[in-house]
Amino acid sequence: MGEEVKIADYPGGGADDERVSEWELGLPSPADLPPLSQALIPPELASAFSITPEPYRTLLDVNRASQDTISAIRGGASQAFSSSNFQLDDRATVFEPDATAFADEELEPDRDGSGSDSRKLRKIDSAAEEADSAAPPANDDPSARSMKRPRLVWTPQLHKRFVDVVAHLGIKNAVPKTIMQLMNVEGLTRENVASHLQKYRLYLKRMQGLSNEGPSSSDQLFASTPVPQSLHESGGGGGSAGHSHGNGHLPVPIPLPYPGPPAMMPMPMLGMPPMGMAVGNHHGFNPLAQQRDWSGANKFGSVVSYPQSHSQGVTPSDK
DNA sequence: AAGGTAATAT
DNA sequence: GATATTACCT
Repeated sequence: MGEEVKIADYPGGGADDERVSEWELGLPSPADLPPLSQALIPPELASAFSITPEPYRTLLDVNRASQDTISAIRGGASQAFSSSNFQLDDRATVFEPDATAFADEELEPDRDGSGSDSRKLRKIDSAAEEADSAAPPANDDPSARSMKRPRLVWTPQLHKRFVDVVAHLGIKNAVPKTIMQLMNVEGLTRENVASHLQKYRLYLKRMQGLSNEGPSSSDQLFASTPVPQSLHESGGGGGSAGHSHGNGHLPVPIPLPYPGPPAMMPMPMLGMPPMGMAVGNHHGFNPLAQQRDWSGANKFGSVVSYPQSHSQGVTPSDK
């Protein structure tokens, strides 16, 4: 029963080495900030406008949001995307949730003390996150409700993130829910992760059997991700605590830091001619916008045309 | 409710 | 046929 959510230190939280003092110049001091648990809108006002009070943000939420913000700041560069997917069947529209980072991203908490001298462009990520705890009683957005969500496409980036999280969690704690939370990919459901996890496990099993053979010709996705060797076991969340690995892996919680040293990883996709699937989805950093729609109109060229009104003001004001 | 696995759908 | 979703059971 000792399930306890621990918060690992993240840049700006516990360790000051990553702190950039310049950024804090114009910012209000912590004392000036209202408590997180304090509602910004008075109850009366909220009820008057039928605004459903958002559940309290936990420290974990803040943590995740911070990470996103940081990652967003570090690379404010955007990228050009070409979307070319259109599978307007009955219920299948390819799309992609947002995964942070684009090219390189290696979770290596412990590394040689080499100064990070080069920076790579990173993608922008959003910060707002849903923190639903209780089921919506009777008041829910009638617009984006009960719609079949499009088929999730596990891009290499997404998968990478998945693998990283799983690796850092340890095979024991790598359960769908936790993975989902740590991945911090908006729109990603537990089911999505569970499904992928299922496949991933099968893949690992298959690989162990043939420890001498390279990745099968199939499994393009899995093959692209070097299976971390940290997939063994690691107690922690369950009960016993306190094993320090001399390794560079974090014991229990996963901060998913963004590394400085760019690790160029070769991505041999030989024998794969122009694959016309350039996926990439991003929306500008807009903390105010409530995203939760991603159901009807996509940000892609392909849109699931619904005869109904596509309300919900999620402005995909991409730029 | 959440995890795991098998079946089913695309 | 691969890959993701859904159903089912635990």
